[in-house]
Amino acid sequence: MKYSEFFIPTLKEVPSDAEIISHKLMIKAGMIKQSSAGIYSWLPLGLKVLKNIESIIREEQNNVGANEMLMPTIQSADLWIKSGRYDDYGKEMLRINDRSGREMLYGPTNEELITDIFQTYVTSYKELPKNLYHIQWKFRDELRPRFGVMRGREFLMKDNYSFDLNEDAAKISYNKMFKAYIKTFLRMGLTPISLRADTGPIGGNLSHEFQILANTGESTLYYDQELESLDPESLDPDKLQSYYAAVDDQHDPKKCPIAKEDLKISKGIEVGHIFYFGTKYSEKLNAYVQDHNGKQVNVHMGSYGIGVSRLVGALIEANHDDKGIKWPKSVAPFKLSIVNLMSDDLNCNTKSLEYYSYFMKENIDTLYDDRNCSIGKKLSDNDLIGTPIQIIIGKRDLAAGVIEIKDRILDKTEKIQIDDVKKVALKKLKS
RNA sequence: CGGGGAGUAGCGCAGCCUGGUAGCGCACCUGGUUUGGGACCAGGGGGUCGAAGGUUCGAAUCCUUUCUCCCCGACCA
Repeated sequence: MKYSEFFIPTLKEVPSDAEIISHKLMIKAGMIKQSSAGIYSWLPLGLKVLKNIESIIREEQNNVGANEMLMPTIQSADLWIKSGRYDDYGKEMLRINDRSGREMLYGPTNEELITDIFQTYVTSYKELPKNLYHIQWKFRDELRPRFGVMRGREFLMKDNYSFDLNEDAAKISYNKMFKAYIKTFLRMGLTPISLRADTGPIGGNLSHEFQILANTGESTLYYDQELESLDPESLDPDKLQSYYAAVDDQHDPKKCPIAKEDLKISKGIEVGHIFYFGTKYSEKLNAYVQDHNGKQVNVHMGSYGIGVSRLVGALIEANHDDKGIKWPKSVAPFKLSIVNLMSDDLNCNTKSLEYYSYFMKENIDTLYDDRNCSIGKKLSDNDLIGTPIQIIIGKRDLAAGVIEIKDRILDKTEKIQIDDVKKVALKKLKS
């Protein structure tokens, strides 16, 4: 993509609305525009990141046999009345009447709908286990939306629902998902910490929340330091779940089972939550199958959420400096910037275009900064929008036979002999 | 929902106390000069001051009502 053809309205000054760093940077980098409290438009650059995050999540979900589908944002109140949640959900649920006065709602979650879909089609234990998910916008009319997309009223969420014959089978499904979650966050360059979460009144139920480490996070985490260096190839959910990890109000230094030197304290942001809740919804919404003996049994369900739009903010909280965003390569909107410092110089143009077409052919999502503006603006814009690898082409360097390559994440630049530029850049991009 | 704060040009702000018909920086447009870290000079365009009502000869400014947004708290992906 040529910068001159792309819509990235970067700002020098940020609207006074924004308070936390990720929100400021998202506005500054032209990723989002607020529409009303807790509701945002996603501009092209922001959308690219959102899509990159989505596709990592999608790949890891599909890898463990989850089925992607898409349910509507607007739901009829009927199923919610059946499940009893139409009253329970309170003011957080956005209620709407259609033209004939029927009660509708903008879905805050999808247990009711999915259970209804399941019970329509599945009648035998032979079809289990099943795991269905979708990535869809939700709406929760929060008491107080804040922190930009980290706590919006409208937000994009990946939610799955697992269906199993009994509790043991459901726990296998649960652990599969657990593992997929850890892998997903690791691929985004994040450090996930899983914590056993409170599940409320129904005993025997299981729930974990997933936080990622970020200095500016909302919660304070106490955890075994081994959780910081997980090997995705040898992930064992049971072992992982046995490590110590707690948020500050659950952490009691006297009862902490691990040695002080192994205990780490850090700030975290919650980006995912998984639950096993047994037959809670399958009973109310008549989701049952026939077992081996021909007996009707309610299916055991779990639900699994990842805050996709929240992750965009969380990733920035975890990866930035005073110049802007430092995207991990896996989610970066552009992997490579070619910064042409002198857009009316023939040599600079020729070289820039050569690299641009080369890296596009190599399937590298490349931003070619061909704008006719000052050097300072180009360099600072590319730093702000956080392209991890930048090739900086200037008249002076070209005359000296070199080109500069910047690693935005390490914040290091080096001068490379012109003949080596493609090779070096490719190597950095793949590392 | 309780407590605090803010709405004046696209963005950041001043003006309000003490009423006299709106200003600065950035951005934008034109011309020129520049070019290795958000350029410089000259010229220029853009605002019914969140909305409604009231007081007054006259309201951004005073009074009333209302809407919106932000921050702190309780709740959450």
